[in-house]
Amino acid sequence: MKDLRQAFTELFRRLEAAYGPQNWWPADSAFEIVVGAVLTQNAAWSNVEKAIANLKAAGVMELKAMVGLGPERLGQLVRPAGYYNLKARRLLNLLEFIMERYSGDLEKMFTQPTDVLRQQLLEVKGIGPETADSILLYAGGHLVFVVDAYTRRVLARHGLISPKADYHEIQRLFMDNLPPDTDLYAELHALIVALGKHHCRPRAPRCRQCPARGWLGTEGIS
DNA sequence: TGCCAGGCCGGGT
DNA sequence: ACCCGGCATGGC
Repeated sequence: MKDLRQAFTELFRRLEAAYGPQNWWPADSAFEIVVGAVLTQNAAWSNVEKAIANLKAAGVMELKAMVGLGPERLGQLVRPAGYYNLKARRLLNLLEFIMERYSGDLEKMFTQPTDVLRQQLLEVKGIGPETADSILLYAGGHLVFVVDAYTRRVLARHGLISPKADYHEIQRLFMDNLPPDTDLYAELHALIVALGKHHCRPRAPRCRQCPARGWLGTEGIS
């Protein structure tokens, strides 16, 4: 097996060549990324876009406006994203935390050390590791690699991890073997999602056109 | 028509 | 420490 650093570099090159720049996270502001990170939990992004459009149309894509909404009203606006009662509550939990701990100042929040802020975010009910890391990386520019279901499937399919490897194990695998570059982290995560959509969905057959085929020299996988 | 999408929580073993 | 059901909409 090749050196992991080489392997990740090669994976990145192949995906970049196959899919091109992904330009993540699509949003007009850091706040919109924070909101989108909650709304996209186990949801199709096309549905999240509808919810975001509703929020903008209602003029509440702004912290102080949104945090003043009741859960019912917010729920109706984010309804297309699915689990709308749950997500309205989770959003309010997060926004209330930002109001109380950082006086509603996102920039101040992101000046915290990465591990400190990450811990604080994880204490908010409804914010798990992927949501916290998405906020840290894409909204705050912190150096954390985002792991999602696609990431696990891609690595498992290529024999690099067990399918039941836990979040932090997978995250460490990337962070121990990639140069410390937030733009690289952002782009590689986005590219892995692009790969997953075409080739690594749960029931997708193994496929010879997979751009990651042969990655690590494990010819024949994926 | 059923399966799936850029998770997370809470309760039961 | 795991395992599982619940949460919900829209697109193919």
